[in-house]
Amino acid sequence: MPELPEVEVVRRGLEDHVVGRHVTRARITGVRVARRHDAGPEDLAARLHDVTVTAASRRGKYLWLALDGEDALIVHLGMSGQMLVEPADAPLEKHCHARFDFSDDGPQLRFVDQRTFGGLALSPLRPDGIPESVAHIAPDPFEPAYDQAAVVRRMKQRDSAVKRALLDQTLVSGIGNIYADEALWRAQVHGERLCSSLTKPTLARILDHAHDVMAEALGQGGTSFDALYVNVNGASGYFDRSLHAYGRAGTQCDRCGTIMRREQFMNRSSFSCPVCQPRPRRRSPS
DNA sequence: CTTTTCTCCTGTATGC
DNA sequence: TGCATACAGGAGAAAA
Repeated sequence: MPELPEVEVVRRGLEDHVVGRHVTRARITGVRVARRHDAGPEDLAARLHDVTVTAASRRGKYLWLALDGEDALIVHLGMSGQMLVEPADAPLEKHCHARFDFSDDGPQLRFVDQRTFGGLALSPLRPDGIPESVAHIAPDPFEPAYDQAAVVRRMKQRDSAVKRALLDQTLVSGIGNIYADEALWRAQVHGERLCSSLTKPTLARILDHAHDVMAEALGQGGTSFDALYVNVNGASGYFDRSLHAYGRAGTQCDRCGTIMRREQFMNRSSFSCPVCQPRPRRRSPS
């Protein structure tokens, strides 16, 4: 499930294999892949004809290819999206929804997505280099624009659960269910604790851990549990061998040995240690 | 306005 | 064996 480190691995692959090349033809074949492109799939394909890719950029889980005009091709991988660079005669994947051909007759770029939560869209690039359709997303912890003190201040005034805040991409971007659980385990905080009940240093520590765990995952090529996530060459990451919380229900906590638990939160699974991360006391009825 | 819930999708695993 | 069900979850629309 691509979160920031996995998307960054894909961005680097695109930087190496696609930037500088000239698109001669784009085929949009999936019925849902262009649903966030307001003008529709035909318009998207037409406007991707005869353009040069000048950069591959990212904010949080959003990825985009800057084109030589004033637009960027926004790529979101959703749950299962892949950007694959492959020979044009490679067998077509079952869930391939878009294909790009280049003037150098080199390998094709393909967008493959089994669960179709991902998608492609064109959006104007703003002067600050961020596409309009990504402007509502907050900077991620690896950007110069990231202001952790400001994020801590905004979190401190929220009465919602801290895990919910970590997953809110308009507060800080790039963190998904896996790295949220890892950061909370490292910080020894239960995800249902209210932001407002935590001290600013604790909130800062959680964000520091989120940064660190994503940096470590990136160093290992990202996290993957199955064949759904691969980089542009088709290789998977290995960080899942280093997870302490996510998916660890029923196994011993790496810190204290207690059996890890799984709980439902926000209609998703959350993994934590009952001893290191005690549940908050129930909110007093008001 | 802010915050929370619902919904989109398909392959894999599990249970009867 | 076959069918039904649960599960995975990012993000935006809809609801509260």
